[in-house]
Amino acid sequence: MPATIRDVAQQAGVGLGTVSRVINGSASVSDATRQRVLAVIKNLNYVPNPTARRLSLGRTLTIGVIVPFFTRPAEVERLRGIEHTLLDSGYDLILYNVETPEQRDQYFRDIPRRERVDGVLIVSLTPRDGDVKPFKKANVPIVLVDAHHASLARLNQVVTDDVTGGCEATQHLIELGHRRIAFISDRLDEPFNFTSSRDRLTGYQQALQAAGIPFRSDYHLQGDHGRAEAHRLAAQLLALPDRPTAIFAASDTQAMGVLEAARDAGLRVPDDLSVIGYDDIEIAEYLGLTTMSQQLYQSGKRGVELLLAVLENPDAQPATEVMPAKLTVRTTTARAAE
Amino acid sequence: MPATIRDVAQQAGVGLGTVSRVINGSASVSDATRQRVLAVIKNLNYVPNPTARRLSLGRTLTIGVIVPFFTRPAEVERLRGIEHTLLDSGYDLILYNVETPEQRDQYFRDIPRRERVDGVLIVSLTPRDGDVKPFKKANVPIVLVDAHHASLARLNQVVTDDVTGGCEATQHLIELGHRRIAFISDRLDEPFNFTSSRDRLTGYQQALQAAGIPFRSDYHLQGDHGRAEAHRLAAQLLALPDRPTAIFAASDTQAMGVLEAARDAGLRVPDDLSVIGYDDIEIAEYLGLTTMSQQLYQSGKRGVELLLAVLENPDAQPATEVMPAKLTVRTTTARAAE
DNA sequence: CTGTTAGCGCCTTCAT
DNA sequence: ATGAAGGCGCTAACAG
Repeated sequence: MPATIRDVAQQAGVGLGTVSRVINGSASVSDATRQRVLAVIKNLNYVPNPTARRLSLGRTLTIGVIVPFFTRPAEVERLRGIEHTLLDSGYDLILYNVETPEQRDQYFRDIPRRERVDGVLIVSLTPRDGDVKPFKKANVPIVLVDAHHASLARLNQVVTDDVTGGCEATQHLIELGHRRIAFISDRLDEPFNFTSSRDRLTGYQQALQAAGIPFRSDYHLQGDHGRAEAHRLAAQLLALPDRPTAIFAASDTQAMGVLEAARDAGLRVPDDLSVIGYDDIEIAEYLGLTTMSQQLYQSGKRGVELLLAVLENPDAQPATEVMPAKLTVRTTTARAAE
Repeated sequence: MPATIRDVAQQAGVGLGTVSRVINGSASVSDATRQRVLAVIKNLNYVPNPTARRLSLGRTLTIGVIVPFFTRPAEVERLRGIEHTLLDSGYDLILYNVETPEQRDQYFRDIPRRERVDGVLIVSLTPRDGDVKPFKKANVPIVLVDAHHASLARLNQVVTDDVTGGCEATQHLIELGHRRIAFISDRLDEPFNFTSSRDRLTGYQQALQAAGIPFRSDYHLQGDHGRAEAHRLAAQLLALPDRPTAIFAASDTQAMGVLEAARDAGLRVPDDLSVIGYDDIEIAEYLGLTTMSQQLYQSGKRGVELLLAVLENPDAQPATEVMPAKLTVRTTTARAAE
């Protein structure tokens, strides 16, 4: 059996209140007794029981992270930022991995009423108004990472400007002389309401328009996220009579599918086809993939910092922090062939 | 404020004990009162406070996972198996990510004395005898996943037979007619005491010996884990006067570095050089990499199952479960050129 | 079958 | 400055 606060009190010849006080560095304890208590604590190898502390404090000292597909490289990197930042905060982290819309809904429904976490980080998932309310009501603060929530209920959020990012990616291709530029994305109506594909599409369209290039709907293909599906879609694009000379993929994973399709079609990249991705996941460098770098680690880190700040000071103003994306040119984009 | 068990008892006109009994499905409660209590529970949207339960039960209802570099693809996949399996077990999961030996030691030291978890899954890390003792003493069961512990303190473990795997990978190359087969691995003396590289080396040597091919120490290079380092090592091998015609990399990540080096050297894979990896991470398929498939997801799943079993029945016999590796031939290996 | 009571280990007034 | 006491919400043992 591990030592309890009572054991310490007894051995030190003080009341348990005093021990509690030295543990929490609080209030005033005479230096003499403090030393004595500290000595006994060390001697007994005493560590306060977290469960008891939590119950007494009425706080769980844990934060939850709701994240879809935590195995995807981009999410993993965000998680790493979260984990690192939380490390010496005294908070535990509990991970809620979402792989289906039902699961998301269940977490949104259950977590607030469970008294399991003091606050929640929602990653890459856009809650609807109805989702937010239970958290508000249970007084569980939320911070959004890589997601934005437009409603009245203002939320702390770390957003990435996907519109601008999509625009810059497209501009890069335009500046290289491309005019026939296609865009491959997730389904715009996928059940998770991911906004990144939509926003990047908007940026893509803005860039085209600014360059006076009309948007062609047959140049925008959507499908389930993933390499294989993107491969299929790209093959479709490349079979077009006037096939695009450049393809912008909404993620690096999908860009990989595009590269495969190009290979299948006997097209050289970047000579015959330019390809640009999005995210700058680790493998992108290996592939020499031109892409939009996101500050994934940093976004997780900032999210935690915001959440910890809210936990400290519950009625601070909600903040929205924008993480910029940066063009990283490698070897899959080049001037359009005459 | 959320409803407490007392509120339920009052509204249902019963004692606390009765409510507790229906919650835990335990003992005997008359069907009438059970229905009544259930109704009030639903009506009040009551959920038992987990912290209070934990304190009362003297169990944390959470399990910890100690894992090095949880961002590496193979570990992520193991984690996925763990997370899935734990989902409806009623246990929470808390993740301890290890990135330095000091951190590992700290976790090994602190976790047992913290009363934070009921059991621990140690992934890909081989604890020393001194590490195991504190867990034993604190009565916190351990299950090893992808690691083995040879000492007297017999542990539950899910091991992968890396010796056999390394042997089969090498045999594959030998059967393709290769004689000059090199092996690139992690440093054998890296601080985490990972055993996989060592075991795969043993398998490699066994296969060579069985085929009557002498082991050449200049054909075994070791370096930090990672693509870049493997790239460097492979370049070194390929610069040898009698360069190998096949390279076995101790992981897919490292195999990627080998592929890069081959490209740099103007060698075609598999015509001029065969390459085989290990793990079968997701990207391997994309690369067409021949590799040894590990049942990563499954290993995590089995680990959790073992741990839950121990938690149920603390004095069950420790079990060792072996996960086989399977050769997956793709397009980076071929018959040795004449 | 069910109400009551005594903890689980800690924090926090409230006196002193 | 410090000891004593009450309470956090729940479970389990004990009477009925």
